[in-house]
Amino acid sequence: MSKSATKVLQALERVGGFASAQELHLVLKRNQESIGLTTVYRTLQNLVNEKSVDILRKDDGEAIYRLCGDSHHHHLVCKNCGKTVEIEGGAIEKWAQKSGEENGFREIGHTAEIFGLCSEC
Amino acid sequence: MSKSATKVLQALERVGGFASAQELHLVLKRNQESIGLTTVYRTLQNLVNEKSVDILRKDDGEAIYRLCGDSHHHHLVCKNCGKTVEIEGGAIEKWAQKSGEENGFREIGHTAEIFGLCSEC
DNA sequence: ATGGAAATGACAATCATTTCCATTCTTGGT
DNA sequence: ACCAAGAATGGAAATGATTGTCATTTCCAT
Repeated sequence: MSKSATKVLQALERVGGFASAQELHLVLKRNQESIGLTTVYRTLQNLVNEKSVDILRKDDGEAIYRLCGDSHHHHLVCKNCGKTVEIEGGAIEKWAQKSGEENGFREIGHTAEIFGLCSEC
Repeated sequence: MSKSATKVLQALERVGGFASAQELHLVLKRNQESIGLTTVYRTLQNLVNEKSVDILRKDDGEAIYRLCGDSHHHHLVCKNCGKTVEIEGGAIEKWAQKSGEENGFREIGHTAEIFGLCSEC
């Protein structure tokens, strides 16, 4: 499980944020790395189990992954043109952590996204 | 779109919590209601759009739905058993509004969800 | 070198969700 | 009541992500 894991982790570093299994597979292919899609899925699953990688789901249900410890940020997206701004979410982190703890939850994570119309739209 | 909507809403009331489209379809079939799976999906989409129904995702990516009160709130969901707690999000509302405005956005909305492991899991 | 366990990858299978399209209801105007 | 236009419906096929299968390859300790 070692060679593939290395490749997948490198791909995750290269993209620098969230990426789906399919995207990672493409990235690896583009970089002349020979690796099967099946192996990408299996490797990601292993990495998630050993907590080296976070998994979450897009609205359409597709799974996206990122390295644990990556700096965590959120997105501000224009509903009309798709323009995206990265936002630091200090307030949200605290809110999520606190709300979770108050209800007896552990290993608390969260997703959040802001949308609206940007100045040009 | 009205007859189907009624049936789907009744099914949602009957199950009393979260249910997937497929489960709702089964429930309706068991109760002699004639309705197609396609229509269940379409109707759920409509109900989600008009904010009568909440949608979220299980760990495996399957969509689950439930009736939603009209007050704006967020969810704290157990990754393992699906237990859900409704959370008031005062901090988040302000954060979203502020972040959007600082970047020149208008008509600002947001999504947010907290997940973790509940006390029994 | 060798045997066995773990890893790999091409391909097929699965499963929720969507798309297509033909058929059936509604509805407004006459 | 009648009829055409459009909306709603549902079954079948398509889609797309993910998982299972299984033959082959790589690793590693002996």
